[in-house]
Amino acid sequence: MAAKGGGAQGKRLQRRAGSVPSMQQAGNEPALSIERIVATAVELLDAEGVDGLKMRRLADRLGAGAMSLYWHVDNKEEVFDLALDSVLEYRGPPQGIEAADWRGAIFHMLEDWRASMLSHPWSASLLPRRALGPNILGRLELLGRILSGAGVAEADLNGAIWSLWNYVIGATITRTNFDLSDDDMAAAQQRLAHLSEKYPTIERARLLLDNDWDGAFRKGLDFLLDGLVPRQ
Amino acid sequence: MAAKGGGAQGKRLQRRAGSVPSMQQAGNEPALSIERIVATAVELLDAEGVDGLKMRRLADRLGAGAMSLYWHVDNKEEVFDLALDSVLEYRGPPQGIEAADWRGAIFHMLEDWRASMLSHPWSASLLPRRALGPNILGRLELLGRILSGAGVAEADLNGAIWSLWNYVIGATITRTNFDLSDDDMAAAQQRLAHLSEKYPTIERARLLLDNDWDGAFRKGLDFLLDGLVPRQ
DNA sequence: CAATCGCATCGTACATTGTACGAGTCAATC
DNA sequence: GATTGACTCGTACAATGTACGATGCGATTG
Repeated sequence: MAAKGGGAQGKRLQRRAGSVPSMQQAGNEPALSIERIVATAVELLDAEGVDGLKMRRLADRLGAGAMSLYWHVDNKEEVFDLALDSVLEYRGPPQGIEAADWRGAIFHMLEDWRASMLSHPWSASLLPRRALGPNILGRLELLGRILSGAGVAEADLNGAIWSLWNYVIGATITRTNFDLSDDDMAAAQQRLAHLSEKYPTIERARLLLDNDWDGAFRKGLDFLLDGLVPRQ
Repeated sequence: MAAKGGGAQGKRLQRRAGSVPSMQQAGNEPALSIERIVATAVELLDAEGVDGLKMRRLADRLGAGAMSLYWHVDNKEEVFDLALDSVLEYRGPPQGIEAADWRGAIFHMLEDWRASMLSHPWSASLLPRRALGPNILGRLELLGRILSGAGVAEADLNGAIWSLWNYVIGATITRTNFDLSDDDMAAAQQRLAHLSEKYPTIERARLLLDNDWDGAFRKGLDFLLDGLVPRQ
């Protein structure tokens, strides 16, 4: 259900090299293209959230008719897939990091990953139902390469990759889930207070309110790495 | 957006103590109730997945009219919330575990959690957008209590709770995401093979295919716990 | 130049689905 | 018997994804 066919759909072959890239509306909108569609979808998702993405609205923003999108895209699902993956592109570590610093490299990539998703909160809620796009795969590949280079045995590699991935995914989803609505959160903690007898510990710890998410993320990541790739 | 009002909606007060619990259709369906609605919703979700839950279909299964549900429930969202939380009830550790064995207690609870979600795969994809129900809160409370008892400092408690929660959530979501469709997975790895030059590491590791999910889960959890609550 | 073709756009129409509204039923209470 | 309140449900509507077919336009071919 999650994975797409991925084969050739018969239409939408890459634009032939020689063809003219002109073709504009009488107005002045640039021509439709998957890139433009995806970019606009991301904008819309940022602005209106997952439920705000409607094909008609997306088309409006593009200055196109609703059905025009379907020449470039099979269905709405694919728009989600593409938007998600597009937001997860990784541009690599900054120059400051030396090649030998595998721990720094992993940290940077995973924190960047988390940051990317946090700045597009809808991405977290999409993740569970989406397939692996090239950017996600690229990150996994990079992760595997670094870990492998850091001395993780071949047999432990998959487990290590998934553990890290899991941790990042979970942390991000939780965070977006609880960050989106400060007032809602307060309301929830309010309800908790009302049930103090049932949840004294998390009530006392103000679990839903006081949280150094970033610090907790880094700390847990540290512990995981220590386990997966013992410091020499 | 995620949290519900939770106040009194004016209708749906708990059934008065003295009232008669009869009220059956001319047929023989037992009367509607939130419990029955939620239970049936879970059945439907198990059978048809997230997209398979339609109010009409749910009503059909209950032998009721579609609109009858709306007396017990505000909207479809609430059905999701209730179904999710209902699936996450925790019945506590088996008798075998002694009170002193905090590590065993945590392991049991978290593995049970993961198992519950895996046996209702839709729950993982719902989690990101749902509020905290009593059962989820109960688990968080228990987690906090155990960790606290195990010697985690008050200041580190929230971080520890969230790290564990994150890990479980992430592991579960990933797992359901990749488990649902063996053939899809094979297809994905196939596509990968085609792109061997781009993803040699994960291709070689057969990241998408060969995986001891359960083992990897336990291992990562071990490492996390070692960090969060050092073995004495 | 005319005919043809493939890419690309879009208007119309329809099926599906959540749910607002208000009428209807039945038992308990006054 | 009248009233009330808990509960059920049929009808209707708005929103939305998308199937289908018409249309335009540039390039190619005759």
